[in-house]
Amino acid sequence: MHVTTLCLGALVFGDATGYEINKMFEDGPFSHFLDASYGSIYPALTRLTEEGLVTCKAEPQERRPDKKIYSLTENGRRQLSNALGQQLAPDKFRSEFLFTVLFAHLLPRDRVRALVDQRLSTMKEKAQQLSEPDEDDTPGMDFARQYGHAVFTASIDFLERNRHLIEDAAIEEKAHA
Amino acid sequence: MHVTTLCLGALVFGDATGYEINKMFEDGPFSHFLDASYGSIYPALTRLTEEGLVTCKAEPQERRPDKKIYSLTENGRRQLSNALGQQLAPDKFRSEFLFTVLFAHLLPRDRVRALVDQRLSTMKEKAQQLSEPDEDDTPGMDFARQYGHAVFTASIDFLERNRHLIEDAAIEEKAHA
DNA sequence: GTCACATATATAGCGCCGATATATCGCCCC
DNA sequence: GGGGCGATATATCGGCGCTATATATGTGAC
Repeated sequence: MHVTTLCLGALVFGDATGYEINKMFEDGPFSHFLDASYGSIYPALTRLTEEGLVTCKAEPQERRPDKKIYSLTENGRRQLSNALGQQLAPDKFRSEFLFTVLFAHLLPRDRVRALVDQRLSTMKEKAQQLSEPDEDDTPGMDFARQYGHAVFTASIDFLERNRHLIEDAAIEEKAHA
Repeated sequence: MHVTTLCLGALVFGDATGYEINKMFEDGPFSHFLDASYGSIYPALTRLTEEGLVTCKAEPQERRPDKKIYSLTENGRRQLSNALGQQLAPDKFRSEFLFTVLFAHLLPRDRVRALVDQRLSTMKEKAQQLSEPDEDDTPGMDFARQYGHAVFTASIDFLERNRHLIEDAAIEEKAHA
C-alpha cells in the first residue's frame, strides 16, 4: 500500500495540509502502526492532485508560504475504497531491540539491563497514551487504540517477567576497564 | 541500523552464503522482527568484504554459480559490538490491517469479517510456530521467540474478544448488488 | 514428462526515509 | 531587549532498500 493511499485515508478524516498529514503519522492516531514522512507525503499529494483524486486550495498567509489545503474528491474516495478491498500486506514489524537481544550472551550485563529499562519506560508511556479514549474517534480508531494498548500491556508484562532470561545470560563485566 | 549490520549479526551464528542469510530473514529466527531481501543483502556483503569486515571464500559447485561463503573477521565482530552499543531505533510497526480497520464504518460487514478471520488464522499459525523451543537457540533467541509468542497470543485474544466493535460498525450490505 | 520448488547469485527500477533548505512567529530565559 | 529554540509550512536531493526479474540447474510431485 503506497503513501498515496495512506494520504487518501488521512483525508477521510477531514481536509488537511501536508504538514498536518505528516503530524498524523508522527504523533497522531496513525503513529502506532503507520509511517510516512515529508519526503513521500508532499510528492504523493502532488501526484494525487494531478490524478484528480484530491483537490488543492491554496490559502494565502501573510509572510509565510501559502497553506495548501487538500480535500478528497469522489474519485479519491472510490480509489481508497478500492484499495481497502484488495489483498492487504501482512503486518511488518522491525525491532532493533530484539535484534540486539539475540546477542545478549555477548553483551555486558549493564547494557542489557539499561536496554530493558529504557524499553519498559517508553512502552509504559505509550500504553498510557493508548489508554485514554477520545470521543471523536471512529469505531475503527477506538478499536486500533485498544488493540495497541493490549499489545503494549502484554509486552510490558512479558518483559518484566522474563528480563532475567537475557540478563542472566549477559556478561558479568569485571570491576573496571 | 543498516542491512550491513544485520548481516554481521547473522554471521555471528556461523558462516553463511547470501542465500542462507536471506532465508534467516524470510523464514528463520529473524523473520518475526527483521526484514531484508536479496536486493540489499548481496550489495551489503560486497561492501562488507571491501571494508574487511567479512571474508568471502568461493566454493566451486558443478554446473551452478559458486557458493560464496562469508565469515566474520575480528574487525567485523568489533563493528557489530559497536553498533549494538549505540542508541537503538525504536520498534517500527506497520499494519495495513489496522489502517483498513480505521474505515470499518465505511466497509461492508462481510469484508470486515473476512479480514478478521484471515488475520486470526495467520496469527494462530505464527503463534504455533513460536511455541516450539529449539535446543540450539541462544538465550536471546529463546527470549525473542517467547516474546513473539506472548504478543501474538495477546493479539489473538484481543481480536476474538473485540472483533464485534468493528463488525458492528461496518455496513450491513443489501441483499445483492 | 513436466511443473513447481529449492539452490544460488546478481541487478534495474522505483519508492521512501532522512537530512537539509527556506522563512517567520511565539515563547522562554537571560 | 535580544538570542535561541521549537512550531508552522513547503519542498527537494541523495542514497538505501524492496520488488521483480534474469539466469541456470537439480529434485520431487503428479
